[in-house]
Amino acid sequence: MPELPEVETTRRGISPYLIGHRIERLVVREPRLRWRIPASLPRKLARQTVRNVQRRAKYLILELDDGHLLCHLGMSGSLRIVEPASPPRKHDHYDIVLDSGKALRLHDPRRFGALIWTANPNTHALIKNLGPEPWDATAEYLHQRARGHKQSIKNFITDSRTLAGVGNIYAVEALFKAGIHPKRPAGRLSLERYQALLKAVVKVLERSIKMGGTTLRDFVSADGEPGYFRQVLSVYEREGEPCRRCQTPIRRVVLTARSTYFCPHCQH
DNA sequence: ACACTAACCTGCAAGC
DNA sequence: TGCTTGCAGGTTAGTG
Repeated sequence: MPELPEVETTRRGISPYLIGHRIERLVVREPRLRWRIPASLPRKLARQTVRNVQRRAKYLILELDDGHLLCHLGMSGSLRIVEPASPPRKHDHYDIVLDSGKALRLHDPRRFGALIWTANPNTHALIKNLGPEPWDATAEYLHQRARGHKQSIKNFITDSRTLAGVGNIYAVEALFKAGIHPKRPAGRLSLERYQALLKAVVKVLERSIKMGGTTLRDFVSADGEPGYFRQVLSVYEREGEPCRRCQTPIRRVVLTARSTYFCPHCQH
């Protein structure tokens, strides 16, 4: 599921229900996620107040009185605010029950999500090697870092060590917007083209956040609503359909086992 | 250091 | 109807 805009949409949706509220208890129904939720976690979280809810790449970071909680949604996860008494569905992994009488509930059929407590997220293995958020990156940084890299520009910008939070949909959409062929070697793009690309990445992400993210199959925000960015996708999942700019049929290729869409006329 | 792959899971749609 | 296959938003551990 979720790329940066979907995680940000979730963050904005859940924040008001969490910040300043105390965790009454953590209820774990199905501990198996990417990493098993430790049996000690409910005890750790009980009676802690959530001080802030931040996002880094695709991780939600709940700042607690003592330490931080890293929440990842994996491929199929969604976090919703529910009544704790509402009957859980299949694949509802945990509830964080709050003093307000509401609960934060993770639904994640594919179990690629994660819930991890850490004293310091900045030094945590999952966080410390992440590249800059797209808003904080510069074209000079990308251009410099790409020097000598033969890998495709698409793989380069979806590498979280290069840029945080750019997944398959938005990489492909941004490359279309910037007129760059996804297979072009990253080291063979000018600084000017990196400027256009970074601008496109930021614009695509911002526009998607405004629309509540992209719902392909099952993403919903904290209040259960889907995102509407899918309706304005330029190339993603549009193989064979006419390019919105030049009418040429959109093509699909597979790069490192990921579907990659582009317009053969508009992108070079 | 880099670049690619296989793997972790379930669900759903398409094809036979 | 039912079986099989392929594919899906992410990330990592392992290989060469």
